[in-house]
Amino acid sequence: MRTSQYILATLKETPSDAEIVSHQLMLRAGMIRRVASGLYTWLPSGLRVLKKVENIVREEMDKAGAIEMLMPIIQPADLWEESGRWEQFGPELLRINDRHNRPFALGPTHEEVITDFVRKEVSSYKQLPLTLYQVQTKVRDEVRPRFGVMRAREFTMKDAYSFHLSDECLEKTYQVMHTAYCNIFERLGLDYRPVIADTGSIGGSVSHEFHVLAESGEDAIAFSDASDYAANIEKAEALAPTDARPAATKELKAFPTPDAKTIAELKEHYGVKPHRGVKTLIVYGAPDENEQRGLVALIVRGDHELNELKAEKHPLVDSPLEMAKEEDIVAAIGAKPGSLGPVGLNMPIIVDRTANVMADFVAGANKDGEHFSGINWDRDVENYEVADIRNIVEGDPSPCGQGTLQIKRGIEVGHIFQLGTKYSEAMKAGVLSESGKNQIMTMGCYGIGVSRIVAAAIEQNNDEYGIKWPQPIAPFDLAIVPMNMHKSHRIPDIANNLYDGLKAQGIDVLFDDRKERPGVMFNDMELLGVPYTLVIGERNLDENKVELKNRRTGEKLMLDLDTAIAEIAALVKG
RNA sequence: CGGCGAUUAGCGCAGUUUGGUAGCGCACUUGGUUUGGGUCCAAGGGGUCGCAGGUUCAAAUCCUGCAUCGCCGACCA
Repeated sequence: MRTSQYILATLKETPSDAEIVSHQLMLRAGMIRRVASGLYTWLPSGLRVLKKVENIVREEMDKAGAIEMLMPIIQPADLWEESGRWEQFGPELLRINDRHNRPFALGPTHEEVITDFVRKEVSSYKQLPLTLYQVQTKVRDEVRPRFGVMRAREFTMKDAYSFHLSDECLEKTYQVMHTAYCNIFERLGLDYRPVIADTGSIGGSVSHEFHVLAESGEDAIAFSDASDYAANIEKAEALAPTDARPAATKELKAFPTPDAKTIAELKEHYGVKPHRGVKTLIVYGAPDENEQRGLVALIVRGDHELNELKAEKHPLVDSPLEMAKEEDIVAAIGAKPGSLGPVGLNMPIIVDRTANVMADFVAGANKDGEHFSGINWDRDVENYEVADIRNIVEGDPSPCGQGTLQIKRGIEVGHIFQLGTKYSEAMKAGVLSESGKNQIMTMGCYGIGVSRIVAAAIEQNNDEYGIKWPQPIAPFDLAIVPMNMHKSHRIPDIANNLYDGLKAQGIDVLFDDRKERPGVMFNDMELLGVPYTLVIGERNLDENKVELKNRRTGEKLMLDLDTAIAEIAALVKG
C-alpha cells in the first residue's frame, strides 16, 4: 500500500472525549472514528488489525475442530420468547419491529438461533459432538458505552457453540476450546490469564474468562501468589478464618451516635475502627408461596464489601439481589439505614464468615442515632446463618489452599461456558440416542471479543510515540520511509524495487511516498505502530545500505541493499 | 436511570461575566522556502456559534424548553 493512495488519517491532537490510551491512540492513528455513542467506523488501518485478529481466531477454531458458519444479526422474537430471554434480557437487547409490526431483536449473542438451527438439522447422536462458530457483529444497547471499541454498542465477536450427548463429552470439548483460546492469546502476543468466572446471564455451570492484564481493565481478578489459581473477584471464595472467635469480654452497651450514618463517620466522630464494627445491609428475601418478599439482613465486617453475586445465590435472598427501600426498612425495623445492627433484629440474618469470628464489636442499635458496642454472637444475637457473602481482599488466603490472594485488573476478552441443557431444554433440542430415544443435547458456548482484543492489545503495547503492535496483528509489517525522495534520482527506483520485492515475499508493506518531511513520516509510522521501518536515504545508499528500525526495541540494523529483501523476509516471518 | 459538565470550522480551544459585524492554533488549498525526527514566510477556503422558542433596536453572549455528547454514580447504611 502507498500512503498517497491510502487514508492514513492520523491526528496530532487527542480528541477530548477519549479517556483511555487505547481509545486515544485508535483515534490518533486513524483506526476508528465515532459515528454515535458506542458506534464506530473502522478505517482501513483499524480494519487491517481487526482482520488479522479475526484470522488468527479463525485458524485456531478450525484447528480445534470447529466449523464456521454465519447467522443473521436480526432475529425473530419468537426464538427469544422460547428461551425465556425476551423478558429476561432487559433493555440491553435492542428490539425492533419490521414493516408488518412483527417484533425482532438485534442479536447480542446467538444461542437461540444456533439451537434452533441444530434442533432442525441434527437428528442423530452419530452427528455429535458438533462445534459451530461464526465471526459476526453483535449488538448490545449498553447502559453506558465507553472507552471506544472496548465497550461499544456494536462489536465484532467470535462465538462458538458445541452440542453433545453427555456432560463428559462436553467437558472434553470445553478443554479443547480452553486450549485453543490459550493458543489464540499466545499467538496474539498478549499477556493474558484464564480465570474462574461466574456464568452471569448466559447461564450454565462451569465457566472461565480470559483476561488481558491492564491497569485500565474494568474487572478485578484475584490471583494466588503461590499457584496458578486465578478467579474473577466476584467468584473468588473468601475462606472462613482459621482463628477461632475470641471470648466475649465486654457487656452490651448502647451509646449515642447522632453524627454517624456510615462506617467512615463512625470512625471519624467516635473512633470506631472499621474492622471493629459490622455493616448491616437490608435486602429483599426470596418470595414465599404467596409471592411476598420479606426482608433479610446481610452482615459483613465494617471494612469489607458485600459480594452481590454470592449473596443472591443464598436461598433466603431474592435473586437478582435488591437493596431494601428506606421506607420498607423503617416500617420493619423502626430505624433508618445508618443505625442498623443485628441485635434484636426480627428477620433472617446472614453473617459473613469473617464477621462471624468477631467479638465485642460495634453495630447500629436499630434506633436512629444510636449504636451498640460490646456485641457478641450467640449471647446477644441468637438466630443467624453463616455464609461467604463478601468480596475477597488482597492478602486473604487463596481458596486453592496455597498462598495468599493478590488483585490485578484485567480486560475480559474471552469467556467460555459449559451451558448444560439450559437452551436445549427450553427449545426442545434433542437427537435420537443409540437406543432410539429422544435425548436433549447438552451445550457449551465460547466467545471472544474480537474488536475488544484490538483495544486491549493497544492498552498493553504503547509508548509515548504511539502503538507498538505485536507483529502478528500489526496493520502493516513494515513501512518504507524514503528520505526526500522527490529530490533524488536513485531513491524512487530503489524504494519501488524494495516495495515490489517485499510484497512478493508476502509482507504487508506501507510505502510512505508522500512529499513530506522525514520527521512527519517517522512520527506517523510510529503512531500507527508499524513494527519495522525501512529508511532509504542518500547517506547510506553511498555504501549500498538501507536502515531497518525496530519499533519495539528501537534497534537499528544496516542491511546490504542486495540482500535486504531476504533478510527482512526472514525477520518478519521468523 | 440519578447527579454533574460540555456543545463555537475536520481536530484542540478562546470569546459568554459586562449583548454591539465570529476568533486563535493545528489540519486543508496556492506560491515560495526548508529537507535523516512534526521547517519557516505569505496569501486563501471553510461557521445558520447543538436545536426550538422568548427578551431586545441588536443575542454565541440573557431567559425557557429540548437534543446530543462526556464524566461520576447506580449495595457499601
